[in-house]
Amino acid sequence: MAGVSQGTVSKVLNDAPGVGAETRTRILKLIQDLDYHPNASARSLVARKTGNIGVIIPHPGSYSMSSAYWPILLASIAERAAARNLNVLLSTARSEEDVDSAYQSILRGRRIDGLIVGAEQFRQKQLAELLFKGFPFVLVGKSPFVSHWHVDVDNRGGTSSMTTHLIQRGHCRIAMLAGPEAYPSVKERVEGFRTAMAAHGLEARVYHCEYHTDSAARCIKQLLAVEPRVTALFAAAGDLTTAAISATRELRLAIPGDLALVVFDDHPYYEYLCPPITAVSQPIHELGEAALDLLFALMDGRSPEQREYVLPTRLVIRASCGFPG
Amino acid sequence: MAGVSQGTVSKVLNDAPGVGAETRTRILKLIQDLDYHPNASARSLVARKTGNIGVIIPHPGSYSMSSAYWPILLASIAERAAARNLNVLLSTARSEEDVDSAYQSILRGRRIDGLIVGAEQFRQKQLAELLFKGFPFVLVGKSPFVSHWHVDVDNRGGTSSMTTHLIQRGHCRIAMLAGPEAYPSVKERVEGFRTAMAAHGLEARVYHCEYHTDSAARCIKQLLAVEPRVTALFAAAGDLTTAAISATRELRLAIPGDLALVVFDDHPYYEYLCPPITAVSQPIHELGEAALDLLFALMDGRSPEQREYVLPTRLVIRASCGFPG
DNA sequence: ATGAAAGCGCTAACAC
DNA sequence: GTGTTAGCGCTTTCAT
Repeated sequence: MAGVSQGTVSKVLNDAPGVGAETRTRILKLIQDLDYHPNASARSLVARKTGNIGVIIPHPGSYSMSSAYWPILLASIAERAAARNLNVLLSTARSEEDVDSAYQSILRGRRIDGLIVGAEQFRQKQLAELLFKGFPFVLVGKSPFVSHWHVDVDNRGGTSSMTTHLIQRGHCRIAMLAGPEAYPSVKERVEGFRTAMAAHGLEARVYHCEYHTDSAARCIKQLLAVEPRVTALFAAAGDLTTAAISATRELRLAIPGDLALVVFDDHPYYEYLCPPITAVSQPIHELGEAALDLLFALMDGRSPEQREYVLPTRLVIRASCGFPG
Repeated sequence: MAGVSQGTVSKVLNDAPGVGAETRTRILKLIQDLDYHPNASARSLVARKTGNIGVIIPHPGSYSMSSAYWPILLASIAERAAARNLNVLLSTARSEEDVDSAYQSILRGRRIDGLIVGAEQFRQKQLAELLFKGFPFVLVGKSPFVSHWHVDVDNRGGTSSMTTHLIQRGHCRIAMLAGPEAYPSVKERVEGFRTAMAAHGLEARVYHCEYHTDSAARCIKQLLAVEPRVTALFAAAGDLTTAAISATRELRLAIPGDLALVVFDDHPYYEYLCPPITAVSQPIHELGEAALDLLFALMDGRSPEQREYVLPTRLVIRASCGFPG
C-alpha cells in the first residue's frame, strides 16, 4: 500500500469497475514508476488457473528428427497460445516413463489449464484419469483407447489418393512400409492403401516396422527380396525416408528407375533430394491451430459438437514416383 | 486435515525431519488413497520459486524450418530440465514485439526461475534489466550487447577449417554467403573465413543477406555474376542452403562441377541431397546441455568462473565440395 | 513429535 | 468510490 489502498489496486490491475478515474490514473502511474508486476503464482492460487497450457510430444531422439512434424506443430501451438496470452509448458517424452513423469509434474500440481498431447503418447490409464477429472485436453491424432476431442490429418484419404496416383502412373506392384501396427495413424494409412489397391484389383503388400533406422532398413530389404519385386515403395511416415533411400543405395536400385519411392509427410528438403521426393503433404500448421482452438473451447467450458477435426492432405508430385508410362 | 494435522503433512511431503515414522507412513497412505497432490501455485507462492525455466527461441516461421538447430536445442534442454524436475516454459518469437511480450508474460510475473535465450533475440534494454535484477539466465550464442554467461559453438574455428579444406581441394576463388552483418555469429564466421583465406594469400569475397529466401537468392546471383566466377560457395548458415541450391539450378550450374557448395550447420538430409552436402556440424545437443548446466549453476547462486563455453565443430565431408584436384 | 498460527501476494465480497 | 476483511493452499516458525 504505497500510494493509496490495496483492493483498489487490484481493481485497477484487472480494470474492474468501481474506481475513480483520477485514482486509476494515479495508481497506474505508481505501477509504472515502481515497475510493479503482479505475482503470477499468487494470482493462480486464487483464480484457480495458471495461464499455462501443457504440450506433451515425443522427444526427437525417439524419432530421428528428420521429420519436421512436431517442431512445426509446436511452433504453431506456441504462436497461437501467445496470441491468447497463454504460456506453453513443454514436455518431451522419450519413453512411457517420461510421459508419466511429465504427467505427474504438469497435470497433478495443476500447473496448466489445458493440455495438448500426441494421441499415441498417453496410455489408457492416464487418459481415463483426465477424462474422469474432466480436465480440458485435446489429442493430436487418434487415440487407440478413448474417444475424445481430437484433430488429425486425413490419413486414409492421403494414402489412398497417393496410391491411386501411383497406380495411374502404371505401378501395379506396390509395397507400403508402415510403422508399428498398433498406432491408429498407421492403421488408417494402411487402410487407405489397401482400399485404393483393392479398388484396382491389386494386391497390397504391407510391411510393418519400428520407427528406428535398423528396423526400417531390415524391413525394406526384406520386402525388396520378394519376387516379383515391387516397382514402388510407399513409406508411410517421414521418419522412414532416409532408411528407404539408404537401402536402395545399398542395393544399387535407382529411384525411380528401379523403384519408385513416395512418402507420407512432406519436408522442405524433399525438393532437393536425389531425386526429388513425391510426398503427401500434411497441413501441420493448421493442425496445431485447430488443436488449440478446440482446446480453448474446452477450457471455456464449451463442448464442441464435432469431436473430430480431420484436415485434408495434399499430393506433392515430384520425381521419385517415376514418370507416366 | 483429514486423518491427522496439517503442518505435519507438509513435513511429510517435503520429507523434512521431525515426524514419527508411524505417523509418516500413515499420512503417506492417506495421500495415496485420496490421490492428493500439492498445488504448485501455492508452493510457488511461499517458496518464491516456480520450478519452471523459460526458453525463448526464434519462431520457425522466421527462419524457414529447414534447419534443425532450434528444435534439437530445445529437445536437449527439455530433456535435461525434466531430469532436474524442472518444467520448460516455451516462447517462440517471430518479431521483436513477440520477444517483448514473451518477456512480459514470463519474466515479469515470475513464472520462471531461470531463462535460456537465443543471444540474438533480446535487445539491450531487456538484457540490461535481467542483468540489473540479477536474474539467472544464459545466452545461446554471443550477444552484441552484453558480456554474460553464454554457450556457443566455435564459429571461427569451424569456418576457418572448412575454408582451409576448400583451399586444400584446390579452390582459390571462394565466396561466403553470410547472414546480417550485425549478428555476432555472422561476424565470427566471416572472420574465420577471412583469416583462413588471408593465411593462403587469397581474397575473401563476403556477401551479406537477410535470412530470407528472396534476399539470399538475390545475393547469390549477384555474387555469381562477378567475374572471374568463384569456384566455391560457403553458405554460412543452414537456412541459406535451399536458396543456394535453387539458384545454382536456375543458373544451370552443376554442384560441385561448376560450383562447390559447403554449409555451416549440418542436417540429416544433407547426406541425401543432390549432391550430398559437405557441412560444418555443430554439437547442438551438447550446446543445450551446456546451457542448462550453466543455468543450473546460476540458479543455485553459483557464479561459474568461465563465462563462455565454446564447443568445437566438426567437418563432415561429402560430395558437394568437389574432389581433390 | 505434533498442533496452532502467521503469512506468501493476490482477489472478491462486503461494509463504509 | 474506497478501505477492510477473509481466504486461495501451502510452508514455517513457535508452542506444546
